[in-house]
Amino acid sequence: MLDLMTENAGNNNHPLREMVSYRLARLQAKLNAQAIRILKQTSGLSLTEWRVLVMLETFGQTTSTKIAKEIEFDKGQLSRCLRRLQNAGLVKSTISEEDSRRQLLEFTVLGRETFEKARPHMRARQKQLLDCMEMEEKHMFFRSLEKLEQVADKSEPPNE
Amino acid sequence: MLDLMTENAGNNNHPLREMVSYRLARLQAKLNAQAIRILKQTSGLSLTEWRVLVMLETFGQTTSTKIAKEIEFDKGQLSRCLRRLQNAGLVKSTISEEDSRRQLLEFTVLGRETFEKARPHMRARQKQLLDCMEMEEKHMFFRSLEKLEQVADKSEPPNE
DNA sequence: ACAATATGGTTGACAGGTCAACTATATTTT
DNA sequence: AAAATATAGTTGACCTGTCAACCATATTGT
Repeated sequence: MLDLMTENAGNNNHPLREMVSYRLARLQAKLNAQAIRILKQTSGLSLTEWRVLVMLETFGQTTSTKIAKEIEFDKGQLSRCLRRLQNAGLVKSTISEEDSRRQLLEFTVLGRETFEKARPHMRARQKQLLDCMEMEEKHMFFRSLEKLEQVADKSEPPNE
Repeated sequence: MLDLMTENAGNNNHPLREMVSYRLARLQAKLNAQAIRILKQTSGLSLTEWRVLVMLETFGQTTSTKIAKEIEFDKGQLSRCLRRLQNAGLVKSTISEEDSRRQLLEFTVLGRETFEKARPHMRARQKQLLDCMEMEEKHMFFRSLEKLEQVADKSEPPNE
């Protein structure tokens, strides 16, 4: 019950502990490490690659820019990631006939297989994470994330 | 109420959207960018440097290893960060008399001044973030973070 | 049709994080 | 006291994320 604030030593109640940004950073680092490990063991994919493939799975044939917008990824990073995926033979691209700047991306057979190898493990992990919370709690948690993200988006925008 | 899942376009309900890890990553990136901007404008500090100084402020004279443990920082990164802080004249270190491996760290006058320049702005930002939630909500949010962190710590530890 | 502008994507530079090897000093074991 | 082990901190390698410059193609305005 009280375990939030009752650790006695200087061990667990330093000021950063209550800072949103810091807490998120730490949690996120741990979750990432976990995901990276699972992906490595099951499919050899990196976390970025995985996320890109999830998008590919969702949208079917799509383009780099579309993905970048959707998941708010840096397009440079994405470009490199896609090249790796193509070199590994997991994704293939064909130049669009309507607009020759665009590259239409899709899974190769190998890509799909690799994706499916990782997927159940990633699902299980996701479930395990969320299972630590009640429905109600989960809902509130995501709502809080939503709110925080809005505040972050709004306040002091880079240039105006 | 329903705003979690009812966004209609393909714009806002892709599958990653519900994934804890991804959501945290994105939120965290935004919060970091915000903090980095504020620090740059007010004090020229980096986020890492800021966090180290917060620790210094909290513990008074302390050592690198203590800080590293406290905030779960990589000691290598910390070493470099401390060197930058020392080069900039914000922190000074003296070798411990009891154990000559240890370097006791503390603020210089300039360091303290720089820290105090950033502090009110960082406080204000923190307040602004938390003000988007009710007390109850805040409490639950941190509880959820706590829980998730526990799950992340426990499950599938790196080596055993 | 031509110039200006917008868009899709690539590339280079750089800060930050993570890991592992390494040096130097302390501590423990025998 | 010597050998083995642990701890404090430094350094190098590598990888990811972010930013800005850049090229090529499309689109728009005149």
